[in-house]
Amino acid sequence: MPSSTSNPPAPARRARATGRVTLAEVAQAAGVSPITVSRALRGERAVAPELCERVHAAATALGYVPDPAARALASSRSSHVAVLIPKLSNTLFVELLDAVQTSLVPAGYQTLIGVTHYDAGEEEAVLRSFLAHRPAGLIVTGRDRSPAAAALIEGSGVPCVHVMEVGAEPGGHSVGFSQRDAGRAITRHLLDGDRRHVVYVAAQLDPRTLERGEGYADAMVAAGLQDRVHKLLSPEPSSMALGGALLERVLSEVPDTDAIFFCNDDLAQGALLAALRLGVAVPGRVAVAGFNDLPGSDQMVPALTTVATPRREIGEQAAQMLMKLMRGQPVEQPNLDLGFQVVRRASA
Amino acid sequence: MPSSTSNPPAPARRARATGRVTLAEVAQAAGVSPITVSRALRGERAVAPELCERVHAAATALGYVPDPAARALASSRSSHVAVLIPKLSNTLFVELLDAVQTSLVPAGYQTLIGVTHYDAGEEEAVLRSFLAHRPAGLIVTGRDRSPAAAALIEGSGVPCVHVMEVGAEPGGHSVGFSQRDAGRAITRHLLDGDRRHVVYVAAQLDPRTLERGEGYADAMVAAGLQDRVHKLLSPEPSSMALGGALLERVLSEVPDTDAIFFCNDDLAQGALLAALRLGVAVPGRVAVAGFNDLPGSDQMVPALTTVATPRREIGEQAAQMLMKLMRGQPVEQPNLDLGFQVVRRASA
DNA sequence: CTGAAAGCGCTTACAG
DNA sequence: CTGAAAGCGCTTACAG
Repeated sequence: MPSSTSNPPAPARRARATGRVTLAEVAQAAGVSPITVSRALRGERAVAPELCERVHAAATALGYVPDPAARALASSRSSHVAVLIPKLSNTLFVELLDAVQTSLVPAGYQTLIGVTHYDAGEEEAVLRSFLAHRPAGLIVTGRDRSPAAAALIEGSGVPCVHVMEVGAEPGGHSVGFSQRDAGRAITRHLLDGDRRHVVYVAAQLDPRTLERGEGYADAMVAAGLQDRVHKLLSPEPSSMALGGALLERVLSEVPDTDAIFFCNDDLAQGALLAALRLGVAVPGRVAVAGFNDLPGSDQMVPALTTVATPRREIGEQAAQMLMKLMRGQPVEQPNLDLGFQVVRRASA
Repeated sequence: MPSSTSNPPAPARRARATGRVTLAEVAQAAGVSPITVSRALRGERAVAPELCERVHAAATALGYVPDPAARALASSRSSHVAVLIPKLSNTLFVELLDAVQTSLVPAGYQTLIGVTHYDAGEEEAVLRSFLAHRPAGLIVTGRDRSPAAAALIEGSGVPCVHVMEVGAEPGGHSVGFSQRDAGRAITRHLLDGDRRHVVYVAAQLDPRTLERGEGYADAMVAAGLQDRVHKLLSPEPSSMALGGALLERVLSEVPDTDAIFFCNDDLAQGALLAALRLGVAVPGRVAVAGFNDLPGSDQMVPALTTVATPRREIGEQAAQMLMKLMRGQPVEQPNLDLGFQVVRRASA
């Protein structure tokens, strides 16, 4: 029974100590006040170098670890950064997440993952629950969301960076690349290879997929092929098996097709394997191009021509930008375009 | 200068309100004390049905959302569950994570992801930082870790479930399957197909990979082929490209090889594609088997024979078990073996 | 079954 | 540059 004063028969106090070393103990050991410890450890405001040293020494000696919950409660801001992605089954988003995490964790932030399943309602629910945790920052996929979700973000006042697309939304922050330009570029590559009957095949019709389709149409029109614009859009989730099925469908429904631009590499990989099974020569009979340059695309037979997208760099840069926002530092380039790269391999 | 008594001309109070609806406001609205609200909302201890209803009505009307930070501070237990996995680049772990998350989020828990990169030091560091967040629970991959890491878990008193392997460690909790039995089963399948020169090829030599190798050796010995036990172990990270390279190496170094058991489907998929490029007939010249049944294995040419592992069920069951532990409920089966399935396809 | 008091471990807002 | 006081929003531990 610890006593708060030094009177001998101290009354029994309600003990609720958690056993962890507290700021107060560090302060006592260093011979300063708790606030000074708080400031010295956070490196905030000027603290006399000498005191600063003493505090750090005491903290290290005692093995002090700040309590995130206490911090969050007192400052009304946690060390969490919530990251919203559509799906964990798409390698693209996992790599993005990995990059964000790798950048944020060493800086003392914890990543909270929210999976929205491409669903506006789920996104709202996830956002609502995350916002209750008073995150220090937010990273969300894309610019397109329900008004309610947008209002939640806006109203929370939590710094937010949008990833995967670029767009100069006033006051907004984003890191990505132009999906439309990328769709145009890979289509142009197919046209440059003297293909004329190019079909765009897409699944999981999110806004980015549709933008790539716009780019495809741009390129077709620019080549005078406006009459040949042909999009096969499937709302199903993307998969290799679906890619194979869609290849078959295109070849039977539009037999004169001589090139296909798949909106994602998993579809394209599936198409390549189906072509192998069916004896369809690629690129002889039909050229195939994908998007994203996912793992395995370089191993396909033939190797898949695709667009390499910088999701790791996007994750890193978004994390850097967000850290500046969270610290109240200025961001010189609020809409960062990281570009893309057409990767010419054997399939197209 | 705030007054602690009720003297009329109240001095301006230091405002630090965060704008959120608090428990106290709900209590006032419902005409009960804050503790009653707390109890009614958590469903803990008996609260008169009538009061309970009034509280819920008031909470809903005001749009009350409990503050996780305040909760964590007061109860010294957060709503976080930390999940430690080796790598995000392995689909296996992402699916595990997805399943855990899907089970835990609806119950009000937040998942914190820790990536250890198969490194004991990183695991310790991640554990240390997570434990500071006072997680309600822990899910870790495998049973094998540094004594320091094990001590951190043990000493924290945080409920912990080990996944992917099974083993009756006294007092421990686990959900998984026998990696060794699975390795034995797929090898036996190859032997049943009249293969005799079966080689085990592995990369990213974690404990589970090595156990599969033990199972392989078991089966070889049981078939009287102890002289033919041949393992090619590469410490490199697993990838499709590596699988192709290892296939070439095996065929040139051990030309009489008639079957290969790859420790993971990504290696096996890469090997299958390399075989296609090299003109090596599968299964004619060499049979190929993988492990895990990852996405795409069923699409390969030929389709990959492999072992389907129940990582989603493992994730779900681990989450269920952990929730029981976190609530102090009894767990009837502390070491859950979910088994595996040999999937016979065309490659072996 | 209900509540008044204290406290979790920090930081904010003032003051000097 | 440093600190005493108050408070963030909950829950624990007692008491009735």
